[in-house]
Amino acid sequence: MARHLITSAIPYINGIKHLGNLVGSQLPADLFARYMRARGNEVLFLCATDEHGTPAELAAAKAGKPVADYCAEMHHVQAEIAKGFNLSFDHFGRSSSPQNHALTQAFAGRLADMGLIREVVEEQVYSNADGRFLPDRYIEGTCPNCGFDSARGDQCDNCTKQLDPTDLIDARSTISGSTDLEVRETKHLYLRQSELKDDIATWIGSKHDWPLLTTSIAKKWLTDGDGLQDRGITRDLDWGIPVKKGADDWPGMEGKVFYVWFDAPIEYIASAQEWVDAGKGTDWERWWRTDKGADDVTYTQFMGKDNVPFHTLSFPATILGSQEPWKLVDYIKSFNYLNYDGGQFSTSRGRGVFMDQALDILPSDYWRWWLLSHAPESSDAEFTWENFQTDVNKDLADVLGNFVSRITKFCRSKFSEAVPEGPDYGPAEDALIADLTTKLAEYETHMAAMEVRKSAADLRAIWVLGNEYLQSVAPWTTFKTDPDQAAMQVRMGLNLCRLYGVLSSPFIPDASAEILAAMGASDATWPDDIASAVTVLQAGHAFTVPEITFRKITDDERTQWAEKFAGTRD
RNA sequence: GGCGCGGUAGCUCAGUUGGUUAGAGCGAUCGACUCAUAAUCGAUAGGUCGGGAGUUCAAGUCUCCCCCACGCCA
Repeated sequence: MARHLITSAIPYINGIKHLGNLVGSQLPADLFARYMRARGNEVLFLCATDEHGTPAELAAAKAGKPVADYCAEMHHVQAEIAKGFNLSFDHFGRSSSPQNHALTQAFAGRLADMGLIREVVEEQVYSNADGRFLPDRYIEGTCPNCGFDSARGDQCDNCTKQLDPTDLIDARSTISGSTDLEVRETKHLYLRQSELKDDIATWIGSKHDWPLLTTSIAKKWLTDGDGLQDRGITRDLDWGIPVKKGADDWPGMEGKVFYVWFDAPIEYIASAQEWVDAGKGTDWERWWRTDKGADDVTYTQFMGKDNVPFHTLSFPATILGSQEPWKLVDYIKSFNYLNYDGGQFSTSRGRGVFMDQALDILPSDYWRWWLLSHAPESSDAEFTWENFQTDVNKDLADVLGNFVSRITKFCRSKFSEAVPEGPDYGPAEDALIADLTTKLAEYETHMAAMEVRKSAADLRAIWVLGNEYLQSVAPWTTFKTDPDQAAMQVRMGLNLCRLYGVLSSPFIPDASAEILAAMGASDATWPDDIASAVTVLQAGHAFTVPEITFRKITDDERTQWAEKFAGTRD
């Protein structure tokens, strides 16, 4: 039994995430966590909401609520939706937690002690009307280069020229529209990532088995231009973790907070502390401190490609720079983007399906299956309603659902709602067992390697073997001449249902539970060998014919949904 | 503009260190079966592997150039 620490990239607090976000981190992380638990490993699966920063403040203001209240509400909303998708977090924390405050301040203090923090006085734009410093992207004005009137403070979207906010003509705040802006000097702390460049490069260079997507992004940042740059870790904001050096005040940094990119990944650790403080665990250090039992932990992170730099460079810089025995990530599984019907999902334009909407129209297993079996592993992937409909109907309703339906109903009509007797398994059954054994081994190999799409294809192939078997032995024909033989064939079919309930649970936990319940199966442990796994349900064991496990998506629904989610959500 | 990931059957995608007739699922066509959610099973058709040049006995797989899509950065 091994120990696996698993984290999913933490979703930002301001709103409900879309299916592309879901399949990029939380869902595959859940698949892996469920599989590892099923195989008897000890698993700690953590996630959280990322709550600090300007977007959260603005979203709260728009909602007319104090930012702390807004975040608390949105955290609750996201937690409930996560439950709706059966995301099996051991804890779903908050980056605004007291634990993360203390831990982030402790890391900053430690990094300062190690000489890895430097103070920088820089000029930033202050908006008198808004009463705040404005991040570059919240400043707009006329481009001095091309005259475009909506150039942003960091770049002109029209001519792509890189800009400084002070370059803009008639600069204004995009928050209030005010032009009453001024440049003020402000002091910030920078993490000297450049000092850690070689350490990080060596570490990344040792990871030969990581996805190409992960290492190529990391190496690009390490080698591009002058290499890894120092990065500001503080901001002039109200909402965030106050800048402190451990428990002590940080002279000259009063009223400032840590920059969200610095405190967010530290929440991975803090979430484990929250897990303990919530009474759900007893010892977080044996997961995170290599000097306190975490040296045998395998740590795997899941994330979309946009998050790779933070996990391959920034967070490791924090960990390595501390020179404290924190657990470093062992494997980073990164994903490309899921596109929606020929374009991008768009949060601002409401284009595509968002997590709450998805659950409103179909049970989570439909989404889990489709998204995981089309996970954007090697390149960007494409969601279309046509594909979703045909794939879900074929895989879930026809191949799996109908298998359970046909065998249970046949048994009920020819025998009873109990496993029939019959002779021992014969050559056809031995052949089936051999095929299942081969396929299961492939499934397990791909699951352990986090090859999500291939795992889904393997699982589907295992379902198909059941239909092939029934088709070839044809118990409905056998029954006419040799009811006893038919009974044995049905017994095998019913045992396959139970087996499928067990093997499918990482992908489709609800349907798996329904199947297992219908089969009256108390044993849901992962099979050591197929031969014994298909004898678990013995003659006389009662079962019930389940309701339709997966209904089909109709053409009407498909066209209706395609229209509904085409854009502009209110 | 620089860089990155891609461009393989109608669709969604696999193709290990270059090596016999390029694979899967869906869709299509034909057939079998009738227990089942008009489900299932089998068979067949369908690709000059984005374009061009090169290296090699041999290239989807390596090198160079170009085109297209997407993304990141400046």
